[in-house]
Amino acid sequence: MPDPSARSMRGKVSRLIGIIIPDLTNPFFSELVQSAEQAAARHGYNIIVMTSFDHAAKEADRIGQLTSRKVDGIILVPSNDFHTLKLPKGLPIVIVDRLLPGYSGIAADHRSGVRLGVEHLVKLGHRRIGFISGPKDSVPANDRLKGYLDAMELACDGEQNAAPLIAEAAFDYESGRSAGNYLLARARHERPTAIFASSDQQAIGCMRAAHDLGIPIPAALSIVGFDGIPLASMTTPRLTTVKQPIQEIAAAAVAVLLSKQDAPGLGKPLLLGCEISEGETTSSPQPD
Amino acid sequence: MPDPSARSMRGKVSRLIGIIIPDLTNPFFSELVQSAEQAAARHGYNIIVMTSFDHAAKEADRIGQLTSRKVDGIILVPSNDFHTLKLPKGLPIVIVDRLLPGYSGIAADHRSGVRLGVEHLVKLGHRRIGFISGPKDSVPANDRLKGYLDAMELACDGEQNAAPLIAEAAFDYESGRSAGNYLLARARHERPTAIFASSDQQAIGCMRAAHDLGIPIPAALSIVGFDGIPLASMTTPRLTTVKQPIQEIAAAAVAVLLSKQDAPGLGKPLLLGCEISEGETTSSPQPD
DNA sequence: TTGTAGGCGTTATCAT
DNA sequence: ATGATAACGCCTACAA
Repeated sequence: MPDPSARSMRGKVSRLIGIIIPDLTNPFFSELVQSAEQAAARHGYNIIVMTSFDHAAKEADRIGQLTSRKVDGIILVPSNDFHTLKLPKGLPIVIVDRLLPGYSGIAADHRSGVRLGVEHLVKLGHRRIGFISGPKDSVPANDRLKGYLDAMELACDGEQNAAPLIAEAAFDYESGRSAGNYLLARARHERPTAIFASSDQQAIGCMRAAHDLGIPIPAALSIVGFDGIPLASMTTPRLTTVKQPIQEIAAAAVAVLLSKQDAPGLGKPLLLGCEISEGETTSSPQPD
Repeated sequence: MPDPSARSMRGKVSRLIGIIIPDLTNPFFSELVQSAEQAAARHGYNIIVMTSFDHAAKEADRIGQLTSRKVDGIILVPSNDFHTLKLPKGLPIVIVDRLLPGYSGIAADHRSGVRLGVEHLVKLGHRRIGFISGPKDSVPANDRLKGYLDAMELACDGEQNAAPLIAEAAFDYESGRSAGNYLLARARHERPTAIFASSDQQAIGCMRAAHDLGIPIPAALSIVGFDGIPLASMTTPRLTTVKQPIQEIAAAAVAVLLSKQDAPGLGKPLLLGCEISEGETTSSPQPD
C-alpha cells in the first residue's frame, strides 16, 4: 500500500483535512466532528482534530500547524474571542457554524430555525413568549434573536400582548438557569407562558429554574430549546427542540473543501434548514 | 518550517497519533479524545480521530488506514463486537478503557471506583442497594459489578439484609430507565432505598423512572452514577457520580506511545483511581 | 566547523 | 506500451 507521506510530498495531496473547534466536550461540536469524519472517510480522507478553547491565539497556532502539515483543507469553527482571522491563502478554509461577517461559510439557518420553534409555540396559543438569547457578540446568537423577533412580530399582527420578553445569557446550563429565574420571577399573569431558549443547555437550565420555582412543565410553562443534542431527549420531560442539520453541515463543508472552491457562492454563506424535534415540554397555555 | 511529510519519509516519525473510538457522540469518548489531543499537543503531536461505531470490521479497517498513514502509535478503545484483534506489530497500540483479557492497557479502576460509590451509600445508612449493571459481555461492566459485590459483601458483614439487587442493562439512557422501573416495581419495604448505576446515562434514565413512579429523589431513593460526564451536573437534582480520571488516562496513553514501550508493565493493565463527585441525588434513607 | 550528497517512496515525464 | 529517472524536502552522515 502506498505511503501517504511520499504521495503528499510528490503530489500536492495529503488526503488529510483539519478541523478546528472550540471545545470537543460540547455535544454539538463532537457530533460535527463525527459527521465530518464520516463524510471525509467516504472520500478516502482522514481528519485531524484540534481544539481552540475559544482562544484566538491557539486558533492561529492550530491553523499554522495544519498548514505546515499540508492538509488539503481546514474546517474551522472560529473562536468567539475573535479578532482578525488571517487565512493562509492557497489553503482552502471553510468556516462553519459561527459565520464571520464578510466571510462565506456554512451553517444552520438559525434565524428561520428559531422562527420555526417560536411559531410552534404561537400555534399552540402562546403569546407571552420569553426568549433566552445568547451572548451579544455572537453572530449565531444574534441570528437566533432575529428569528424570535420575526416570529413575534408576525404573531403580534392584530394582537397587542405579544411584547418580547428577552433575557441575555451565555449558552451554557447555568446561564440558562439564571435567565429562566429572571424571566419567571414575576406574577403569574405577567410571567411568560412559554420560553424559547437559544440552546438546549440553556433550555435545560431553564427547566431547572422552573422546577425550583414550582412551575410545572409543560402545564404552566412550555419550553423549546435549540440545537437538538442527544441530551435533549434525556431530560424529564423530554425537551422539545429545534434540531440543527449537523450532518448536512459537515457533509457540505467536506464537499466544498474537496471541490477546491474557496467558498459556496463567493462570500455568500450557505444556510441549511432546521427542523422541530417534538418532546414533552410544550402544550397549550393554561388559562390564568 | 519543516514539512512533516518529508520528515516522516526520511526519519521514521510522523508526529501523528491515531485514536479509534466507538462513538464520538458519547461524552466519555469525546472527553477522552479532547484530553488525548491536549496531551499529544504538549509533545508536538497531532491526533487523527476515527470512529468504529462498535463494528469490528470497521475497526480493523481504521487500524489499517492508520498503519499505512505511518502514525507513530494508536490509542484504541476496542469495539464491543470484538473478535480476535490482530495488531500490526511494529506499531505501538495502547488499549484504553475497554481492556481486553490478555492484552495490557490503561483504564480507570472501575472495580474500586464502584466500590467507592457503593460504600458512600452504605455510609449514609443504605443497605438495600440496587445495581444497574452493564452488558454481560463487557469487561468494564463486569469489573463494575465486582466492585458492587465487593462493597455489598463488606456491608453485609454481620448484617443480614444486604442482599444484592441487580438488573442487567445496556449503558444507555433508555436501558437505565427500564432497569430502574424493574428495580423499583415492588412494595416500598422491599424496594431498594438506593441504586448504583453503571453509567451516568443509566442513572439519569433511572431518575426518570423514579420520577414517573412518583418516588422523590433523594428523599425516597438515592442514586449514584458512574463516569462523571458533564451531563451529570445538568440534571435536576444534580447527579452524584463516580468520576473517571479521563485526562489522566489520555495522558498516560500518550506517554506510553511516545515512550515506545508496547505496554505498561508487560501485559499488566494500568488502572487509575476514580473519585466521587457529590451531587444532590444521595441522602440517608428515610425510615419506611 | 561548515558544507554537501544521498536516499526515503511516489508519480510524472520522458525515452525507448 | 513499458520501463527508467528525476524531483518533492528533510535529515544524516561524511567530507573538506
